[in-house]
Amino acid sequence: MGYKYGCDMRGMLSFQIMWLLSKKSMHGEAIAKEIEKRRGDKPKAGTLYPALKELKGANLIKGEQEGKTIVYSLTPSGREALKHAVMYFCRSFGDVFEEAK
Amino acid sequence: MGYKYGCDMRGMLSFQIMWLLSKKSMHGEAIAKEIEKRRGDKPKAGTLYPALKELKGANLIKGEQEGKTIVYSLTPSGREALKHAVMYFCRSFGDVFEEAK
DNA sequence: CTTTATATATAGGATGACCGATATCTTTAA
DNA sequence: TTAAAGATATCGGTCATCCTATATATAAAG
Repeated sequence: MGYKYGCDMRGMLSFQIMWLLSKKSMHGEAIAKEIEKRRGDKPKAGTLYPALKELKGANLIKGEQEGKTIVYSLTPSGREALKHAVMYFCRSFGDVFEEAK
Repeated sequence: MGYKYGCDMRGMLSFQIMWLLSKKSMHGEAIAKEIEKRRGDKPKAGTLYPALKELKGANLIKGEQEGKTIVYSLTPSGREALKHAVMYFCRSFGDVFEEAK
């Protein structure tokens, strides 16, 4: 996905999934499309679904069958974890954005 | 390093190293301390030096012995790669910061 | 002189993040 | 009826990122 930038740009997938779900509950394909909008590349099924499975196993998100799709949303403990993760992320990389503006 | 946030927060180490070196040439320990300032945890030698080695192998950074330490700096091609990486990073995660302010 | 701190480095191990390939099921279009 | 598209899912593989442990060399402190 992110190898065209010289240095490796992988990472933060589960963080980004949780961040997107904090804005709006979505099914898997919709999450993939939101990531594509931002990164330019759509995560493949073999990347996305294992990540969703792991977040579900950690009780950070839950999935509910609605019609033919499964709608994912944050659990209360996922919402709490995300708060701390956002703080960590901003503390770690905030100055990159400050300067890029 | 970043497992206390529910979801995994690893990644972007070589990107962050390059970003820091774009501000100022530094030796290894100084880079580690700058990362610690931001992330809260200092990358261990076993994390940092292999990353420096790889960036050097990819000709994105160079290291020059100065006295007792090795001072790292971006190569021209590293500076060019970083430009694109910063754009990718901002496009991918910009809205996280927008909202966090 | 010996301990402690600084700096660089490798080895071995774990895991998330990526891929392509493959599979199933349903819906929609031709 | 059949093909194409949408959605979910697993398997097998690669690699960067993280760790601890170990090692060497120099410099500063006791």
